[in-house]
Amino acid sequence: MKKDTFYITTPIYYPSNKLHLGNSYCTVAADTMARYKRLRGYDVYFLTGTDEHGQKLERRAAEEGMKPIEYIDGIVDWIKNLWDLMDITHDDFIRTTEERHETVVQKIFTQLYEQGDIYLSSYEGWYCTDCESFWTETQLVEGKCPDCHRAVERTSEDAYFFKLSKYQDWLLEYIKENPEFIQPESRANEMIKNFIEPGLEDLCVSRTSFEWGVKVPFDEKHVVYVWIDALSNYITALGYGSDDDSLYKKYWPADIHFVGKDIIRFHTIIWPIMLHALGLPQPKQIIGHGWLVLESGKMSKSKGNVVDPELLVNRYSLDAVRYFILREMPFGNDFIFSNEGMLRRINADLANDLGNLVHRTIAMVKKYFDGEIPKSSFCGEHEKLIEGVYTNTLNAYTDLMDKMHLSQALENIFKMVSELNRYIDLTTPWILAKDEQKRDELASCMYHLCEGIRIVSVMLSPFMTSTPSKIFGQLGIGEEFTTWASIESFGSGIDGSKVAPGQALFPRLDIEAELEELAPQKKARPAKEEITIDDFAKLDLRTAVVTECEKVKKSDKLLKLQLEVGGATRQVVSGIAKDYKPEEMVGKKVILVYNLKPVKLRGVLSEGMILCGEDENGKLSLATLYDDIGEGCEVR
RNA sequence: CGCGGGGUAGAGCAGUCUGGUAGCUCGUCGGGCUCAUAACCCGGAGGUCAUGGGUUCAAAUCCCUUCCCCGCAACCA
Repeated sequence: MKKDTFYITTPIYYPSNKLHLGNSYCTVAADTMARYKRLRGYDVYFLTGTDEHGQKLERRAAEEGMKPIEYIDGIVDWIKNLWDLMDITHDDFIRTTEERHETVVQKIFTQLYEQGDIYLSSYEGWYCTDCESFWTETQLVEGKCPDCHRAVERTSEDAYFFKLSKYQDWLLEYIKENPEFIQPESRANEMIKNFIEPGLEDLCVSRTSFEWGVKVPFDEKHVVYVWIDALSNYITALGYGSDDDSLYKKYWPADIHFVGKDIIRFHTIIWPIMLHALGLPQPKQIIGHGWLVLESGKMSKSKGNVVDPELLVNRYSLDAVRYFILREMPFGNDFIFSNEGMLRRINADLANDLGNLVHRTIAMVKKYFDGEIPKSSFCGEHEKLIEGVYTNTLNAYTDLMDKMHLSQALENIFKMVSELNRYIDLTTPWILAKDEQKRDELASCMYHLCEGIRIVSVMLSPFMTSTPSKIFGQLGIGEEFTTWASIESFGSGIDGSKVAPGQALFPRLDIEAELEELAPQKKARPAKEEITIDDFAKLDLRTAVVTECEKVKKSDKLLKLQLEVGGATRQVVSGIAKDYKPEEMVGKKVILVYNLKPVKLRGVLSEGMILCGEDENGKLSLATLYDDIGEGCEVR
């Protein structure tokens, strides 16, 4: 019998930096879904990979004095190791620099061009000859170069465009007719309201300003610009357009593209239109997940507030980390990560509820039945209750997993764990054990506990990669009791199995102590390039006092300051409005960079810069001198 | 008036579409139990559901006002 297929993808990550826990979430969630579908008997194909082109990588590599591919190879190896560490079971890892991808991207591009969906036009903009840079209309300040404030000229760069506009009516209708297509639903509304209904603009799909990319085959000056290149990975990885497209035929259309909310726009507008233009079927569903953010804001390398997944996995075990992020991330929304939240969750759910349940059950089977799971036909009200809980949990689990509501599925599993713990208190086996008459009741209790734990473990197996098998080992049951079929009814017949008490599955953590261990994660930032005293001497720093201060209009960060600098006055625009009010600035003694090239910010002239310290959360503190020595003094 | 998300117990959230006793987890307090990883079980305290107004027999939920937070955009010399 031919199995149903299930094709799921993650985004392809941009290897300009190492990945953080937020990226890991996305891949772990997709992995969980892939494991679940395999458990359910599907023929699963799970794809992940890296998006390796573009100017940013070209530049980064150059900064490191490397060829792009050398630089990228290093990061990609690191990413692959991370996925190994996280036990990711992808079937393929596509890199957009691979030939199998590049040649097909060229074919796709050519086809779209030949059928008239891609056309050559020009990318209009403003060019500043002094700065040698392009600016868009909105970047200009009072119609002039935002950098040097000189006049700019209208110029254009040749570029190919993809006719999104031609297909917008089709797309709008398609999205409306397929409410499952974009999940969560709110995202579909957002896309329609913000982008499709106002009208799609044709998309610039080539660049001539850099080289690191797939060459446009019929016009080698051009490089394919991000979207046609990156999005295609979902089909090029399956061999679409190649000599062997058997995987494509088998698995396309994808069942789920699992992506972050930041790129859902591209996956629900550009990608469907591309496929439609190519005459290919649409993916069944695109799910946009939220971000894992920190109290201090979005996780980002530049803020230095990333959470390192390796550190957490090594310290608390992979299953604990997988469980935590999958349990806490709500479907489609952001989730605020904190170390304390994680530690509490691990203790409460994994150590106390699940780990301890397994431990106490195994211990009782050992003690009361010499380690052999007993058989019993006794079925009292508590047993009926447990069997009812089982039925409800399995139904809820199946329903939620099919919708990829992973967090809620886990919630239901752990409700069942709780019920099993409660069942022990209701039946009080330690009292039953004292009464030889109640032997059968005690046996039934042990059996229901072991069977319940077994079922919980099978349901957990997509989420956790080693704990379920540890539990199966402790229960001493064979593989036939770890399948989906084996949990489709309660009472699989695991009696007679010999339990094997083992280590605590999740040792209880000392939260206070762990928080202290995790806290000094803060690393000293690497030093910038060394300078000489002569370099430093180029700076002209002077003391100054603020005489007037007001907010810059239509800006929420900028203040306009008038400074008295000992005989001279200066106007400075500074991005400190979040931390300092205009009125409190007047009279403040500050340190001014006196010889900084003037610029206009938000159209207001700024002739210098005042010094501030900034903490990791972006909070600013003005630099000032310890004693008052008047204005205009040199600072060094 | 740039776009969007959000303000519900000490913390984190569900409930809002489809009005009808305000719920979950953690923490906290009290009790129980002893099979167990100071764990497990039961119970209590704690919320004018941001604000003001409107619709309704009835509003956390529907409509409007205001305030605040967080992303994006603009921007931080």
